[in-house]
Amino acid sequence: MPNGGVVKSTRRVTIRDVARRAGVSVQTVSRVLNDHPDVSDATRARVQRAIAELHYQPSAIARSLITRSSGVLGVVASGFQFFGPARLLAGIERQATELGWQLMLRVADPSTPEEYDRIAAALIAQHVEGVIWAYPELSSERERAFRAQVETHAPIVFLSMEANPGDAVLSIENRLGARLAVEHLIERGRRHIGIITGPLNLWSAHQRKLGWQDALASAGLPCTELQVIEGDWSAESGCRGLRQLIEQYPRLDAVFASNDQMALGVLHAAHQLGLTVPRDLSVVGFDNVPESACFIPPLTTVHHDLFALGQLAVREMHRVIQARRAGKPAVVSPLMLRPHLIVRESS
Amino acid sequence: MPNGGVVKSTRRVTIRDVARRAGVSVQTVSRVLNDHPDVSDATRARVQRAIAELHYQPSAIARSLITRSSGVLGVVASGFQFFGPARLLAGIERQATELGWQLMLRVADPSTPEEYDRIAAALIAQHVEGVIWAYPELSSERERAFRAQVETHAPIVFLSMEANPGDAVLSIENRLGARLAVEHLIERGRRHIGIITGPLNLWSAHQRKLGWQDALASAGLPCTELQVIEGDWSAESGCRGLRQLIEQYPRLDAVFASNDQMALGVLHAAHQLGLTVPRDLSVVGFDNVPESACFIPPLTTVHHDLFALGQLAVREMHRVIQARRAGKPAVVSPLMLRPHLIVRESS
DNA sequence: TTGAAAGCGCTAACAA
DNA sequence: TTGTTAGCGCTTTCAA
Repeated sequence: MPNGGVVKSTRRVTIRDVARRAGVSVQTVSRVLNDHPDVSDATRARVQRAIAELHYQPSAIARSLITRSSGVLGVVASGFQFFGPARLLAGIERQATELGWQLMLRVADPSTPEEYDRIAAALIAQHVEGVIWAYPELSSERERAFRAQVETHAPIVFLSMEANPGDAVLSIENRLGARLAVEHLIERGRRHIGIITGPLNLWSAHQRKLGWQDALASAGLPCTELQVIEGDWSAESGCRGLRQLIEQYPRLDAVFASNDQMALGVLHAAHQLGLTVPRDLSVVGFDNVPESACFIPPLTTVHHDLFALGQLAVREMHRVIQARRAGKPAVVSPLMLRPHLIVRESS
Repeated sequence: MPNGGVVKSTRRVTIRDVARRAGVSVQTVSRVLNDHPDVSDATRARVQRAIAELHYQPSAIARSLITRSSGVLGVVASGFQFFGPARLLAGIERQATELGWQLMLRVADPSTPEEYDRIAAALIAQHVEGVIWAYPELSSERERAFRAQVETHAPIVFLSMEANPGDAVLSIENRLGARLAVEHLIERGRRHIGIITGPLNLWSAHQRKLGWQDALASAGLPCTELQVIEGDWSAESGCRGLRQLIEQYPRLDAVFASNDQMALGVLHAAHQLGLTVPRDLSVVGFDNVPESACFIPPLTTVHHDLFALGQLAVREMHRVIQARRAGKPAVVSPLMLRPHLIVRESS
């Protein structure tokens, strides 16, 4: 008989049950569980048999209460319908699992102000030993309050955020990446280069805009707000963005879209407007999502490795926590990963 | 002085510290924390002040040890670089947060066989009260072992999986969705309709192939293995897929791609081969990723709401757990969400 | 090599 | 309305 979801309320098998069954003390079972050397082979075997027979599973919760280490990291992420955040989270998860950490996941919702407090409280309540903050908002009053609340309990690593000197931030050189993209357009002879940015309250979006300015400024090319449209990362906003851009800046001959989705929208709008890419308009994106090689035409874009960044964050966290356990103070080393340009046919 | 990541090892503030400061018993503090009525307003105020002054944060861990309810759900997800899994996880997270559940996240890695055991053990160790299995593999021996191991501790909800009668499965009617897509192509006068499937060891991919067969069979149209290419969900595999399909089945006049990424690859390959979509070749996708409206041409595709499915899963889990706490047996009700067709210009 | 006692931080059950 | 006692499942002393 199938019984999907039928609930049984059996009492949890505890270390005492195992001890009783194996005819030893609770302490001896604990020694076996934790691979302590001072157990005779015979006893160890008996205990292990009892564990198997009873399907005993130790309680991480009870253990963490006494050892004061939960083996859990908190992760505060942002909407992972986008490629970047999803890759970041994947990298975090992979490395965490490899190092034996469990992950407590929260998604930050910028719409509610008290959310920060609630997240902090929840993570502290769960005794997380470290927090990975993967929500790329510009640092704000609220975020500082979050830090203050959490940092007395557990170290924090910030990913892809605005870094104040000394902050524990791991990130991508967004500004450099954008500059590479725009310099490439300039090399190809483009002079009137617009940008469709991400939401400018996000640090990464802001940085990419600065990179665009850097490149134009050092080439002595026009760089006005007429060349700027703020998008929301979506393809649809890229589509709208190009139309507006052409309207307010008709000489446009190239666009830097701050992510690949918006670049897709630009390609689409260009096609609708009868513009041939790259002849009439060059387009460069950012992210190098796997699909961008199959855009029409294949997209020139900036590659960066957020999976690696996520892994790195966990490794840093791990190192800091290990040091703390050994009683040594430790600091997360800030780090910026360098992106690079992938040239395809859209430029 | 910035001190990003500097570690302090202050002892945790406990309920006893609060009690001492407020001049009451530990029990009274507990009552305040849990909103019990039998506390005088004066006492309550004193306790709350002490809590605020000491920045006390209750320990969910200690609490769950005694109450036998952790407030944590386990989630086993698959690679969320794809739109579907990401939306699913987002829906799960949103609803979990709304109902006050914490989420323990694991990503299943099909490459290692013992992985199932390890995941089960880890979740049980963390006292999860329910498990949401969002990894859409065909049900297997291993998965049954996972069930057996977990289900004595906590109910499981399966998402987007093969359902045996009575299983606690919530899903999308993949087969129906695919049939809708292919019937649409037939209505448009297409007779030689190929398919690019997802990895056929995944239930959802298999179902979509069956839906394709259903439509062709009831229309009396050719339906052979020559019309089938197995892809891997990636755009690149869609691109390769179309080339192979045309080679082994030259009369091809339409393609059903089992997700939108692969459909993008098909559009790309068609463009390279000088085929005009939809004149020479009609294309339909599956998923309705936001970008598909900006493909060239905009993609006809099957819409389904995995975000809603994720929310639903948590609500079902919640209901079952609540019932269990009340001592009543409860079962997750199986459910299939109906997808629908979005007609755009690629067909 | 093994076991007994204490206690991590909290709440349930009872008593006052 | 408040406090006392016991104990959730485990590991860390310490003693045998």
